[in-house]
Parts: sequence; C-alpha cells; structure tokens
Amino acid sequence: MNHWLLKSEPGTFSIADLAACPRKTTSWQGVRNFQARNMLRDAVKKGDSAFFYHSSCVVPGIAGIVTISREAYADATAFDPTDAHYDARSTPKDPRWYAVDVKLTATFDRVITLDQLREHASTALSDLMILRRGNRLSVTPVAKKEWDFILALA
DNA sequence: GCCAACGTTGGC
DNA sequence: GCCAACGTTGGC
Repeated sequence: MNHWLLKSEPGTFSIADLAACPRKTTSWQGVRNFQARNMLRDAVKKGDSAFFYHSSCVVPGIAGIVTISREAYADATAFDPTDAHYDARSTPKDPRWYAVDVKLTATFDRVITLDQLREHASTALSDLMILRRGNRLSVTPVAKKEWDFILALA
C-alpha cells in the first residue's frame, strides 16, 4: 500500500465539501498535468491512502486523509465541452486524462500547516515533495516514514 | 496582485 | 530537437 498527497484548492473543493458528498466519496478529476496523470493512472492503487492538502488558501496544509476507493478510469470532465477542464484531444476511445475515486476517512481537528511541515524540512521531511521549491504537482508520493511522521503531528 | 518556478506549445 | 513565449500554480 502506497501513500500520496493530493492537492485541492478549498475555494474549489475542500475537505468539508468531500465530507458532504454521498458516502463521503468523490471522483478526483480535473488533473491536467502529465506527471500527475501518470501517477494517477499507473501508481495510485485501490486501498492506498492520501493526505488531503489545501492549497492556495489562507492556511495551506494537510486537512485530513482519504483512501483510494476506485483505481484510474477516464476523466469524463475532459469530454465535456462545457467543463472548465475540457480537452478536445482526449476521447473516450483514447483518454488522455484519468480520475480516481477517493473516500474521506479522517478529518484532522486542526490542519497540519505548511509551516509545521517546514519545521522538519531539513530533517524528517527533507524529501517531501510538497516542501520542494516550485513544486506544483497535484499528486505526489509520500514515503511511509514521512507519512507516519506527519500523522504524529496531527 | 506579485513573482518564482515550472510545464506546455508551437515556430523553426 | 531546441527554445522562446505563454500559461498555470501556489505561497506570500
């Protein structure tokens, strides 16, 4: 079982929005970056856990945990001309973009803030992608050691 | 709103 | 295949 970190802008879709979804489950769609797509399509497996990260907001940080409840399938938003994530180059026969389903399994009482994570940037979390300069990937792997360390901060 | 740090596109 | 231009992300 692998671990991941998924970014979402709470102004667009927050952990509270996920909590309000039926079965606390939603389709994680709209990823339009090839590196992130490759991870979603090839590496993210059913049963994997992921941190739910709030980005581009007042207090960026990890707000909770989701589990992958369905592995990669074609991202339908790419086929919808009225959708903000429409991509004419993606077709049902030859999908360019993929989604997975995630289910909310934990909401932290307090967000583990980016500042908190940074306190360990030169020690336990020195390899954490989210702390790397200029990192923009919306799907990044989290090593088991890092995962356990971060969990202890919650 | 600014800006650094990318990723993507397209002309050549 | 190179690379300039452009677009996007995301913290501040």
